[in-house]
Amino acid sequence: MAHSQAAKAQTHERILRVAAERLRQTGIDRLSIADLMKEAGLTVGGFYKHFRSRDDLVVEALGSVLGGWERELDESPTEPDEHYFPGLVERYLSEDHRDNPGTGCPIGALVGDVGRSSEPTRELYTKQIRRNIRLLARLLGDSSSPPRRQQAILAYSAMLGAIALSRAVSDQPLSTEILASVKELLVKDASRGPQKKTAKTADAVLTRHRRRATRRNQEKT
Amino acid sequence: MAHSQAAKAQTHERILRVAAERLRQTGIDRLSIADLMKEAGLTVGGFYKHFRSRDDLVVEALGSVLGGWERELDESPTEPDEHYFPGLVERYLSEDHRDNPGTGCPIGALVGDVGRSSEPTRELYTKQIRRNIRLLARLLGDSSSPPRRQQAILAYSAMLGAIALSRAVSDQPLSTEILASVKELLVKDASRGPQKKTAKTADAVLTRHRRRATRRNQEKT
DNA sequence: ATTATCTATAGATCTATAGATAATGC
DNA sequence: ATTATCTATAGATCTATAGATAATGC
Repeated sequence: MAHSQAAKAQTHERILRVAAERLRQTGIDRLSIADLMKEAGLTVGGFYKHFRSRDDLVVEALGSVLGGWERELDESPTEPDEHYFPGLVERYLSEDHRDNPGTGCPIGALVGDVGRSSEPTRELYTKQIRRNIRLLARLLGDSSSPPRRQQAILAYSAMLGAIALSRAVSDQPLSTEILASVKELLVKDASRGPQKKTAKTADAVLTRHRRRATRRNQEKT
Repeated sequence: MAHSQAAKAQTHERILRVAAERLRQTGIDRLSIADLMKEAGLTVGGFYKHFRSRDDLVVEALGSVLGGWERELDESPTEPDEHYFPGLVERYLSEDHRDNPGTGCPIGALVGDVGRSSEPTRELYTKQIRRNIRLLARLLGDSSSPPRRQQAILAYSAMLGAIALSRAVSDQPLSTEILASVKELLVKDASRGPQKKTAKTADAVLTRHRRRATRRNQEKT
């Protein structure tokens, strides 16, 4: 039964991956170690040779999934880029993202839980939230009043609130309306800068990013 | 030991009140019936003469706290009122609200949990969310493009996202910056209509509402 | 007699550990 | 010999119920 060290490392990663998905689906409190291990193809006993405690697992799993998103963001433009922003918003506030929290943004899925979590978890989230605000501020480009950073915080808050609302609401049309409204206003606002842009141009940009987002999703699967 | 029927009704209310506070503090999953009853000055056994199940309690407790907020909103202006909005936002995104989820907005505290909850709970929340969007749209007054309702959805999303972020983040300055940024942009945006308003007027409204909130809190204790 | 609450406990579930088993790796 | 995983289980905790107790209310 005992596999090699290499196999153990793979097992470790598999547990983390399953945990990260389950955490985003069920919330931090409802993850059970027996269920987790079963889904990873193992039994309870093995768990504690991989993690000192359940809390340790939660921190490590969230850290690893945040790390993945971080690496992805590092590929994003380092210069102000108004083209990137609409695609990001469109992807974030898509029905696809709403319906698949397990593979979606870990901050959107668990920001409420983290508010009641241990210090290590909150610190992980704080770091990533700060990073995301900076990224958005960078993307927002030319606006100077209101300051980019302030606008980034508003946009980020609205995105998180909208995805949470859209998941809580049991009425599909309302859920979709929430996503569409925030999407439209955020994108419009961002393109209201010095160089004016027609709705047509914005749509073209949007579509391009939609395609890009779809491609990315397909790569994942 | 058996008290009167009137006493039972009081006990019922007490259990609900404690539950509603604990739910907002700990999240839906972490409420234990033994703890709840102890805090209400009772023991576990009595619980099931008041509620058929834990789930029933959760629905009833959230329903009662949402109902309270609903009655309060019914006192709010039925006509477009730009004076009311800044006070509302200021109160919602205050450090006081951030630090006291137990007595704060049940949607802000639990919107994430509700996304993973049973249908009855989600329906309760859906009704109240719809109501709040309508209220905000009413308050936003004169803007016609973008449509008031769309703006209301953006503002509401941003408020919920900002309060959740401010509670998740372990760094005080960042937490306060998030609240202040969203507050300022939402209020500025709303007063960008025809009649311009000085900061002074907004402050006056705010103070009035703060007093009202304080009085209400004192009544509760 | 009815019933509001209490004590006690059944049964489920969850975290964590102990000891067994079987493959790795010196 | 070491160790990755398994089986089994201790101990805690949680929901829900059964039966006892003592006050209400016809």
